[in-house]
Amino acid sequence: MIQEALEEIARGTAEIIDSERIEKLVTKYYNDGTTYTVKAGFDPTAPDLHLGHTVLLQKLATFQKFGGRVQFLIGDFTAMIGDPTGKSATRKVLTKEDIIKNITSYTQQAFKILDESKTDIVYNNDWLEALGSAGMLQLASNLTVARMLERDDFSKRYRSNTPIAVSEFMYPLLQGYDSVHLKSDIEIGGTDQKFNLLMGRQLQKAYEIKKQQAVLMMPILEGLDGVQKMSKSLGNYIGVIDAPKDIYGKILSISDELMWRYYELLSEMSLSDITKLQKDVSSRTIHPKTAKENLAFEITKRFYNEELATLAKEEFNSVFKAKKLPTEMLEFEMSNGIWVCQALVDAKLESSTSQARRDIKQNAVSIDQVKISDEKLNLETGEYILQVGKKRFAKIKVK
RNA sequence: GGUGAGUUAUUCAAGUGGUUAAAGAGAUCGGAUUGUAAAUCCGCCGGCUAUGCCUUCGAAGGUUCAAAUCCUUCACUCACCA
Repeated sequence: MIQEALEEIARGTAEIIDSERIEKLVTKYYNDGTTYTVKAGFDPTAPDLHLGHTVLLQKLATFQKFGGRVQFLIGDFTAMIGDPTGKSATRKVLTKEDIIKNITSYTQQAFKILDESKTDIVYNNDWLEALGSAGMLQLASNLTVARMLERDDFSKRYRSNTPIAVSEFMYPLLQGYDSVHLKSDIEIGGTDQKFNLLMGRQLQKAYEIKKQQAVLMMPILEGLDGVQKMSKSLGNYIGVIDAPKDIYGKILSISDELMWRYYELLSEMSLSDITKLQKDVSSRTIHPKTAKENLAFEITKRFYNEELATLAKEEFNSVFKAKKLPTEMLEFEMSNGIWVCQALVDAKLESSTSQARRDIKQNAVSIDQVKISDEKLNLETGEYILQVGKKRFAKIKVK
């Protein structure tokens, strides 16, 4: 039983520091029901969760199954300072209202995965503000500049002559101090957080709170391109609140190689079943596409339900396999005699009329599923289905 | 504070007075092929009812028939010195 729990906990992790401690905590829970705390920090600047975040959330949920109490830490203090990495000085510092709004939407999404009753939401502003300048300086004395420059992304940026703001040096310290204040037993984060996570251990020791958190790191989930990490700004993400058909479709569009990665990090299928599936695919017993469809279905189902996932699957097959029209698309009204290119822009299918012209030339635009070639076409009264490429559709009514 | 180098389109990066909307590469997008996969090949890749016109090369001025390219000021970045 305990063994099983530990295996589940270790699944998919990139690195665990002090796994003996995790073992002890879990064992204690099974022996006398004592719970322990698992901390994870979240930045309130990005209210849209994507699958990259869920890797972490799923791991937290696993801990919750085995006696962990999650400290869902909102980094509102650091958010209010503003991100020093952004070169644009104009970057908006978040107001209290913004943060509250973001958090509400954030937690709503997070509780699709986490058990709300075993989660404590905490805000680091509560104790970091009280720390004051003196406390801050004392904190800063725990670390040398040389040590700080050891951090991978700092040294990389330093070498490549990218600016590093001094305040950025404070981030790991503040994050570490959070662990001191919360007396966390375990902290989890992405591998890119290693330095910060270890800082928590170091500071807990320095502040003598009589425990040192175990650290569990999850790999960074690659985005749809399979190379860079999943992030909103790179546009290679699958959002938790994406429509079912988008989640389904986006997963099917990943490469086969990446599919296994997603299976490992996102699926709830047991590791041995995944290995078996992998074998079946390579021996051609199972078509890779089937494997991918199952994954897409499972994940869509997790964020919605079986019914909607089934619909998404059917929709996908009808649109892309049978080349039928999607059941739902945005509708727009236009006035009589509108120029096609303008109509495409107004229907948000194209960014500019120039782009629309180019796409028409490239044979990418269809009206009612018939490719058009005349870029000067004007539309008479009636209803049309405009399509650009394979994925973009809109219905327009010309009056 | 001093000295030097730099800031080009979505990103990296050429271009040092005129055939420059600006080489090359990547990303995105589209076409072919497929399993809407990957790989590959090809095209497009500032805007405008458009064989032309307009706006872009950190910002603002200036020199010139002509400026991304020269000059001045400002902003930002980096390096070395202090």
